[in-house]
Amino acid sequence: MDVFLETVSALNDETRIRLLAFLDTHGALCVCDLQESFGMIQSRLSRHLKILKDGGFLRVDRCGTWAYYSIRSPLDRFRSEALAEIRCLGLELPQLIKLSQNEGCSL
Amino acid sequence: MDVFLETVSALNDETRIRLLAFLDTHGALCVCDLQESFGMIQSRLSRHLKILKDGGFLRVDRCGTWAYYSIRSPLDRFRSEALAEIRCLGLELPQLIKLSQNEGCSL
DNA sequence: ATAATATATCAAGATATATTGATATTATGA
DNA sequence: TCATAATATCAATATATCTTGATATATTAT
Repeated sequence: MDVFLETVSALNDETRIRLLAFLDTHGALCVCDLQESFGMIQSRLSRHLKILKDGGFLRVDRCGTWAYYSIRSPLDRFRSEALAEIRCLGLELPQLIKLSQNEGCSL
Repeated sequence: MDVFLETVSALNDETRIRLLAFLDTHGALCVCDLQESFGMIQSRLSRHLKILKDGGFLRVDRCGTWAYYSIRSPLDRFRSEALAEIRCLGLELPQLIKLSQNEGCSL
């Protein structure tokens, strides 16, 4: 029950749905790129990304000080069905603004 | 987005998950039976059932003063995958206590 | 070592959701 | 009609979640 509720409540926020859609489109991104693209302060994004990670939707790859978040793969049936629903929403998402250009980290 | 969020937030509550599992097991039940079985006051149940109905999970059949709630059929992919997850939780549910015995209404 | 950058976490206030008790509505039966 | 029963809705309070700004930690560059 607790795990299911953690998964569901991760989906229960518009910002997090947009983040999932954005990462689904653009692949792995660091917090600072998301911060720039979404125009949100860093603490807000960091919190939402943690909730999505704990909900089983995202993975994190650390590379120096950077934390790259991406859709976890494979997703189980429920989570991938949720992602499919999100794809069908046809959300208008912000332009990707990429500040980080780490040569050292290829993701 | 709004419809998806309404669906997700309907799932985002332990009481509603238990109600879905209970109705999934026992079929159509009226509010007073759920009230008796769950030991909850009527206004609380009525509110949760409305949220589940608005979220697309339940249908209501009225019969005199009784309102019979049941799992809507067919459910779309996301909602039926959610229900499948709920079935897999193996929740311990209360005993069904059936007060109503309407001969006039066969559901 | 110091400074700058990226990220995570915490505390406080703002917003949303849940619970309760009271009231309103509708249907049934005496 | 009047009383009773089933359900829905509302107002007030309690609880949970979100947002912000500040602070802490860790890495890289000078």
